[in-house]
Amino acid sequence: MSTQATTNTGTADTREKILDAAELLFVEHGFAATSLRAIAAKADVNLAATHYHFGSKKGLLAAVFHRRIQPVNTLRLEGLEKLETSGVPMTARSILEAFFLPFKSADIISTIPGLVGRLHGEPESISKPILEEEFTEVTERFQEALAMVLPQVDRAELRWRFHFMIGSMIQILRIQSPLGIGSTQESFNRGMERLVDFCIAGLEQADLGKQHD
Amino acid sequence: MSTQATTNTGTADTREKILDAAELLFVEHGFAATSLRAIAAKADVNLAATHYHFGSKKGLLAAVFHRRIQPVNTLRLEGLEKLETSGVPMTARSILEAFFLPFKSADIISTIPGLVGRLHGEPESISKPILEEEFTEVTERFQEALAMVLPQVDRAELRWRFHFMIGSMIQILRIQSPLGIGSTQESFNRGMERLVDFCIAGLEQADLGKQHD
DNA sequence: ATTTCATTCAAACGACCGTTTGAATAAAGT
DNA sequence: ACTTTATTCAAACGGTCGTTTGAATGAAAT
Repeated sequence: MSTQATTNTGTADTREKILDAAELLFVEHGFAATSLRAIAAKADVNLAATHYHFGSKKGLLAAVFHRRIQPVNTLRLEGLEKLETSGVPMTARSILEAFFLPFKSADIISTIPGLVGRLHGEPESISKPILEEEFTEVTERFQEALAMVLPQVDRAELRWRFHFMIGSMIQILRIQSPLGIGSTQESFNRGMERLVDFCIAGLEQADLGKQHD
Repeated sequence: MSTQATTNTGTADTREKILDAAELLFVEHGFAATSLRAIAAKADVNLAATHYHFGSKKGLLAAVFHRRIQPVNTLRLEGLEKLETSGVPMTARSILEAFFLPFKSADIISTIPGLVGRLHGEPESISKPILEEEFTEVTERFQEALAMVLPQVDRAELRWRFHFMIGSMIQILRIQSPLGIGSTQESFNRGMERLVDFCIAGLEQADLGKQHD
């Protein structure tokens, strides 16, 4: 019922406790509907600690997101690097697997999908700076790799299709997000594989049965 | 600077003025970050009018959304009905066009994309009741129609792919949303056509080049 | 032992929130 | 003319918000 925490002197890491609590609450209720007081209470730390460690509420969100997405992006870029230097020719499938499969690894799966899905749904004033900071490099690198294996698709067209792919990804991350209700690790992995298949088809587009205009 | 409006007696329709103002602010800032005071100020009506006409903030959001999406859903169902009774065999393309093209008609295009995109990004406690109310029927009818023309895709698989399709749609609606910056009516329409092509490919999945496990 | 510096703490700051109230006002019905 | 009903209004209700302050506390450095 009360707001304050029992004196908290160096037990575990205050920073990490705040990040853990904020992560769960942001995913569940969104940024605007989550108060720093609720975060501090859940983390069992003093309210002022949130500003001391993160400067502001937006700063906290950025830190929450960066902690989780940075390892994923590293895995993505490492995977792509490996593809490019291995000698075996790249395919749309191998590129997409390098892009999506890092979501499957690590034991953090429970929060990442919801976190990514949630951030994309936030107003631009909140999401845009973070999304640009975290995703610009990865997006450009993978879009270029896809352009290599899909020479028949011009760049403007590829950019559209890449957007559709990201949208499909966000949707599946959002739906499979609350790990523990109906979604298991296996159902999540299955969804990721379906996602890869769907996007390959959409990116390549067999161009059968079209009758434009 | 002040909150109140110059006496407002029966000028135009108060209800509509509130809906118009709320729509713009919800799209721009999201539900939680938009205050009823800001809505009342923008609509130039008294604060209490929002509760008088809509009962609560959530009720207002539901009304805002219903006003825009109901005509779209009507066009969708009419289009599907016409396909089913016309005699000419349905295709994935004709079904998807009946589903997506209503976004292109009407002169309300400016707000609808952002509205749909925004609502999907809101926390479940806000979005779920509205999305279920507005989309359950349309989703089921179109999913069944697709099942007819894609007999080779089993129903569980089709449900996955339908989700991916919705995700692609949301993404393009979100990106093309602030009509007037870089997005024109033509670029929006072009995006819609690309969306249809992408989703047809994903739904049908030529099944070429797969090497699953 | 004393200074230094990072961290935690309770308390408060001013602002804004959704909602309610009850009187004032207008329009319609009789 | 009077009553009824629907709408608008200013003002306030009790709470919650992000952020700031300045003292207390602890460990490390000298």
